Amino acid sequence: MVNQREIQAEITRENILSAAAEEIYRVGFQAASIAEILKNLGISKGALYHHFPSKRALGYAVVDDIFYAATDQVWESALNRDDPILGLREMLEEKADKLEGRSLCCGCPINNLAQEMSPVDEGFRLRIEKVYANWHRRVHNALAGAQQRGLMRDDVDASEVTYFIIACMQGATGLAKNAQNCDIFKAAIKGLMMYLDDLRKPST
Amino acid sequence: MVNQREIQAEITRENILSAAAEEIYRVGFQAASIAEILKNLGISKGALYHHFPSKRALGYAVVDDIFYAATDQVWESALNRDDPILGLREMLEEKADKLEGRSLCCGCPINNLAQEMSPVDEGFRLRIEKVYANWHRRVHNALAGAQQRGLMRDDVDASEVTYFIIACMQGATGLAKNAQNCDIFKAAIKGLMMYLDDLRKPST
DNA sequence: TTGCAAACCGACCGACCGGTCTGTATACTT
DNA sequence: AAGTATACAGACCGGTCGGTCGGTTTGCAA
Repeated sequence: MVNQREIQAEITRENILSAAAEEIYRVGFQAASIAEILKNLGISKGALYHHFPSKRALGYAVVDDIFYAATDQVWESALNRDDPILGLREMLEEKADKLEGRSLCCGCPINNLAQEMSPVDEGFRLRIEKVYANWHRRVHNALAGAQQRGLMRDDVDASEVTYFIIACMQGATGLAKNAQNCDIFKAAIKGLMMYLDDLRKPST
Repeated sequence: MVNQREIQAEITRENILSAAAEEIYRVGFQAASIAEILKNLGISKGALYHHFPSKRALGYAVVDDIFYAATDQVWESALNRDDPILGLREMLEEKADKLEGRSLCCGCPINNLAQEMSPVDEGFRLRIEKVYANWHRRVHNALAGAQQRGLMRDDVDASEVTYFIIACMQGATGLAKNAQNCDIFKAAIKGLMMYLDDLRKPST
């Protein structure tokens, strides 16, 4: 990464990755067309296969380099609050308002890929599992911290609560995506809100 | 449906439908191969295209005739109880125990198809929406009945609760599918159990 | 300045895709 | 018994797929 040439090559690689991520997000991995990606980028097939040995390897790199990083940031600000439960609540409300266009009708990239590829390709499954593990770890840490600080009931398992929250989010996003109607998301998420409120009250 | 020939034709049609449903469940619609379906059935391409004008029409028929009917029955016994909330609880526990093999690693057929096809093909989306609408209607009716009978808090909207329950189920199934670990399902579903219990207590 | 390898181009490949079409066997009508 | 339409068989079609490979450009080291 010192030469002008290596820098340009890296830019090309990143362009391919983001174009591939886009295409995979739109139509899924199996239906994603190499030719379509190349057409959108205006580069040749040789360029792509210079950077990636196969379509599968490209897909793996998209998960590792794009999707992992993307999901790594979304919840950051919500969880870094003094009260992470309140942070989650506000994030959900904001998300419900902003759910439109692509994020509404295409849903969550990592969920899409998980549903499509995890039964079919172990490599994908393991990489997606890493993304989920990281996601779970972040939320779990925040909730465990909240428990320690007395902001959350301690008669519940923070790890299980985390799985539950993630599942609700994914499920609600999926329902709204199919209905192409963000009101469905709002309706489903109200239950999660109620649950979160219930987590706040001490169990005494 | 009176002739021997028409009866045989109907059998063939149903065989094609179930084989197609199987293949679609395994790898998704777009990746489902007509040739693979034919190979599994041991029939010719002419037979398939005699009964269905196109792959897409076959997919539509699978949703209408197979998936709709399948989801139509699963929740039936749980909701027909005197106390549907209790019925849901027990169904969830049973489901958590029986989640293995195909239903674990392939998840929910209708959710898979929804995530894959609803952004890509409006015909699929509308048909899947019908399945969800039917599902929602059944649960909603049961919960509204429970509210009338005083078995459930009436300060919550039964329709929204229904969306929430469905979303949780789908999300938990999806998480477990990716992890190929039914413990994840159990962990996530505990939150839903707690929520259901919370629905039982009157809000006074 | 020259040699060279990295970066990229694009024609080409075989495999497989969904779909068509002609042929045929036969249950049913008349 | 003859005729016919239905149900199915399977060779074949154009197109697209992921992937390959020889050729060309070009930044850079020697």
